[in-house]
Amino acid sequence: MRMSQGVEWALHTCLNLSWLDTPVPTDTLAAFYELPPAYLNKQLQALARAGILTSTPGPRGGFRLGRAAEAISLLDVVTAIEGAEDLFRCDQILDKGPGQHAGVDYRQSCAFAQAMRGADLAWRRELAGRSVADVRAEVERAHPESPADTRARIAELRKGPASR
Amino acid sequence: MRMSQGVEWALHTCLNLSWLDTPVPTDTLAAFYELPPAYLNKQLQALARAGILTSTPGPRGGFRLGRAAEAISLLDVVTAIEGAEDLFRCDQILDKGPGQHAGVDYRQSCAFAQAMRGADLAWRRELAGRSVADVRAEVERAHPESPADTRARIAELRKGPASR
DNA sequence: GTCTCGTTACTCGGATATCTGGTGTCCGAGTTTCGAAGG
DNA sequence: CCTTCGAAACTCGGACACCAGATATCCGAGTAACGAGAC
Repeated sequence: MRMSQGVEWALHTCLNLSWLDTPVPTDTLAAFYELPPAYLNKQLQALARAGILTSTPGPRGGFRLGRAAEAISLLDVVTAIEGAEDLFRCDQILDKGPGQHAGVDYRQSCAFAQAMRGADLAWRRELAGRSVADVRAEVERAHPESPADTRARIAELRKGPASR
Repeated sequence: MRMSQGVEWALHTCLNLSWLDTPVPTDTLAAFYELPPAYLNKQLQALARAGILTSTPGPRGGFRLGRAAEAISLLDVVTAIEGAEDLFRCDQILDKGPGQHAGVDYRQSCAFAQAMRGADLAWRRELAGRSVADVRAEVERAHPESPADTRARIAELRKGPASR
């Protein structure tokens, strides 16, 4: 049940993009963390479909943040990558058990499903309460050099790394 | 990232067993919800390894609750089936980014990992706060006939169903 | 009638196939850029 | 010098292989129950 690693890639990439103002191509973003470019591109496409990123084709194109970092919650990113389905899936096996089942939706009435849904909502509430901007603020407080370092590294990777 | 359906099977099976006092074999428990017997057995083995169930071999054997229903939380069941790993996995891709990484454990220091861990804990706290006994009480209030129905159905399935 | 013992049947438990979804890769469609040619 | 046009290079986007984990199954090890036989 572990989460796709694409979530980690997406979160850090969004943070990096929040320090930049120009579009950055997939290859550059992938080289930043030595990730497989084509697969990262797949994840970024999902973010773009969710409106978190905006993509521009052609030379000098790439991805940039689709809206302010304050308006991007961790839940938005998780949902974009993993989908909006609940963690617990209720296949309504009670249908096969004893008792009457006249059109009952056990996803709503089953006590287990309700409890699991409650835990699910608690998880989502936590994720919705933290934005990429919040995390950015924490990072900048702990490591003030991060924005400049990131911008420098991106610029270096853009024009072809000399150390290769 | 959806949860294994074995969790749903395990929860309902634990509830049913809480209404019984004698061991019930896998085949009977599987027939109750028309589940694949061998695969359900695999899940029950996991519960037994976690101490939630106790298994007794031989004739008149089977599975019974390993401890009181009040002492079995939903988190216990989920952990037994899905494992104790966090929902969010941090592969520490920051190691490949700019800056110094002298033996830093990003699972602890990365702001994203911290936030995700917080949401994870909120989820687990909710699950740990509900026991199988709590759910049993809700079910008995809404459907007082459930315990008797379950016992009757189990007894019927035990000695070979006549309706087959 | 009671005890002993062997057989039997039943149960769990782990080792073994199959299949869906996550992982990884590739090539084509579209667009911007740049430069050259013409006015 | 300015405008126009065309070719080229770059980027995203979705379609195509590959692999791990979940799903599903089977058979053997071990054990309790039961019945027959002896005392």
